[in-house]
Amino acid sequence: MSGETPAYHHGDLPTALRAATAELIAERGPTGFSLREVARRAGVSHAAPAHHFGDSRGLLTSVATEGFVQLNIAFAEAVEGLTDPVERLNACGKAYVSTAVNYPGHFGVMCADEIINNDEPEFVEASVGAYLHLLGIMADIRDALNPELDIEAAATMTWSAVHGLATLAPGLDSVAEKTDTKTAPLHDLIDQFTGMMISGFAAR
Amino acid sequence: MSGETPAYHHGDLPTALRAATAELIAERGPTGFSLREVARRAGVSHAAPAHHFGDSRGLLTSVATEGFVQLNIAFAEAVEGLTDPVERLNACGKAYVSTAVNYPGHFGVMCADEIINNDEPEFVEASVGAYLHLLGIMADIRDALNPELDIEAAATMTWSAVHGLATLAPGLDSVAEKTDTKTAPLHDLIDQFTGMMISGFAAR
DNA sequence: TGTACATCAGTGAACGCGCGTTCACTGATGTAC
DNA sequence: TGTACATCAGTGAACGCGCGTTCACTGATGTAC
Repeated sequence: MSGETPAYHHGDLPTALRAATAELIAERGPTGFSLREVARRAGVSHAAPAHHFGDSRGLLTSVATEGFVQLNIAFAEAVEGLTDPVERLNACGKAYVSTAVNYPGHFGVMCADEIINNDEPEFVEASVGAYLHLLGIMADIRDALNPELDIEAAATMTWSAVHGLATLAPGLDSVAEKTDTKTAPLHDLIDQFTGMMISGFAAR
Repeated sequence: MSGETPAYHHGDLPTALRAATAELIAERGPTGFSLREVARRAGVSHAAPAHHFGDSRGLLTSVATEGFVQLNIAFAEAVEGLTDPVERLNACGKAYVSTAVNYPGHFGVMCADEIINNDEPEFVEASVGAYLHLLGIMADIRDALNPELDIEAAATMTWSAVHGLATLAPGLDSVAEKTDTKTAPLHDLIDQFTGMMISGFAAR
């Protein structure tokens, strides 16, 4: 009656496969991904994924897209109720890093252009959407603080900076050990970071 | 008499293998790497690399190490003759991005902890050396501008920011196309970037 | 409510392939005397 | 200078393996009447 015996039909296999993929990549990096291992983890025959994603690039692209969708959700939640553009930028910076930390498997694949179909419409929509969100905030900052702000440059810099932080975050402790230094909590770094970016944008 | 017929002994196979590896990874990313393809490109039997690097992780680690060595050289050249710590930080930021852009294959592997032996002594020495170089500059900046500067945090932020810029640099144009925006030249971005970081460090 | 049939989701066997690693080998180089 | 021998660098055949993809299939679900 309950879910004791596994049903022939899975229920929501696409979701399960994306989850297994993200988990696998989080563990072993993109290099460690294989379609068969993903199927194994999802408890399903290795031919099953083809029914939903075509080939392995299709599955990876779907995971990358899900990552960007998740990022957009995180952005939306982060800015909710905030009117001050500076606060909104700060909140989005944190949301970005949090998303990267919470979804390391997705994050590892979102910018891996060699292994996904980065011209697939859904992927383009989600990834461009995230960028445009940031650009919108920058435009508000320009209007509020400094009419001469180059918002594309500012967006690129902010994205890069936060992306770097998100990328290196997992390794920070290991470097700290080797050099006998202590690392500040990630949250504080982001605060300082966006603080500096913003005074930089305002100053010009 | 000249190098018409390929000699049985290569001359400097380790170097040739590292070069082939970097080229391959630059083309196809870490996912596209294979020992046999590297041997093929170096014009050598696929069993040859084992004599010099043991296994494929050994080769990749060697490439990553070479990348950090190259980075240290670039740092040293960049700061040559510069006494002002602010100028030195700026120069190193540019050197970092330049190295990433000039050695994309090396760069793609330097932080890929899952596929290299990141506790190999030579690798540790080179990578930690680069970090300590940055930390040294930060200490100078602290002494010159702001005695309360948290140099570890500052170094982490700077490294992250520049790393993000270096990582995303190749993709910037593609995003710009999709969103119909123009991108500022990379060099200008770095200038604005380090400028902001430094005023941020000085301000506190 | 019941039956027939189409559609959909997952199976498991089969394929061919490129891979990393091993191993006995051979060709070239360097060194001892 | 010449010879013997050790060492080193690269070969090519062989191995077993996990992979992605394909294909005819079967089990489950949904729908028309």
